[in-house]
Amino acid sequence: MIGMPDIERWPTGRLLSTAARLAENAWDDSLRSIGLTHAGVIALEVLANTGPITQTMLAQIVRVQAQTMGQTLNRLEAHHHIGRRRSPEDRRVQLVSLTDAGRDAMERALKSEQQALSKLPIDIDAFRNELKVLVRELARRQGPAANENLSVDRYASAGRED
Amino acid sequence: MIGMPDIERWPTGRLLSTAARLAENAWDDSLRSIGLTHAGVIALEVLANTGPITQTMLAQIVRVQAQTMGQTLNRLEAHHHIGRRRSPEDRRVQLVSLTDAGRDAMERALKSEQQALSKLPIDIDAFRNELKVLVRELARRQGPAANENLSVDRYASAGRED
DNA sequence: CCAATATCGTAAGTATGCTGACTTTTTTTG
DNA sequence: CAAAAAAAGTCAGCATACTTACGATATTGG
Repeated sequence: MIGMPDIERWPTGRLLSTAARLAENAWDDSLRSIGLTHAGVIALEVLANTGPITQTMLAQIVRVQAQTMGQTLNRLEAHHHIGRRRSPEDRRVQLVSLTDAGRDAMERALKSEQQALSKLPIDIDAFRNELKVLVRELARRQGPAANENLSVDRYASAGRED
Repeated sequence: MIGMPDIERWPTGRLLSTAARLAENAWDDSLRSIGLTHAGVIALEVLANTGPITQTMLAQIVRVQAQTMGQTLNRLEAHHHIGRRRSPEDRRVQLVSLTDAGRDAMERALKSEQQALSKLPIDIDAFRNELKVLVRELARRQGPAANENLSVDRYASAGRED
């Protein structure tokens, strides 16, 4: 019974896909006790850095389609991790904001992620660098997205009275 | 409009998830003209290396659940890229085999993947090494899977030629 | 001013993955 | 041998993501 599957010869696409899926599974396992999923954590984390923001903006920052973000937000809202309210200035818009419970859950999630990663026998910094290059390059080709730091200007000032 | 989103501070889980998703999107774009998806290519590629094999085995090798593999195979079968037949020896089993059209499509898919990857400004070998470590480690934790080379013994006798 | 146009969000349908429950068939065991 | 356990696949339901299409609400331009 030979030891290893022939991972050496896997195409790189299969390697990347499999790595991401296994990592997401492990991540979701540890998140389950907090009541979150990986998609939710990412949305909350962006929200914590931007303040209240529209769904469309949030989707562009996370680089998913607006519809996908809508579903993720539906679940986060059902768990009271976020709130939505119509903008008085533009009634097409829903401003999404983090609740206290959401901020709490997010912080626990990020903490547990770091713990999990620190146990992996890889050079995290080098690995992150390669991923960053890959994301930047692939994102560039699919058309640039919103800026995570600035894109909030237009909406964030309007509604910070919760 | 400042240049880059704050990718430096992304949690590693978000980096890996996003990289994989963007890569899969790009991959699927190039696969669309061949009539395949990334999941289909992976299944076909394994099938080409093992010869006829059961769905359960295939799922273990690819490291997805048997149900997931079943769906992928449904689509591949609908496009005549694979064939299924009941084993006469064990009627629970469906032996999955590559059709000529499937082998053809797979070869074109692998070729186009290599071309796409060669254009990326990263050190593919180093990157692959980190992914391999990650896959092996995460796979080990979730319980070892089938061996891609050997697990075929019992079923492959019908169509083995590599 | 009102009709095009653009923007924000939602809905429907599909693909990929997961879990849990089920049927059919084989194997094990009392 | 019959009952129980195990194994292979499928079905149903959910989560994440994509595409295409649509409704509601601005904005713009004739």
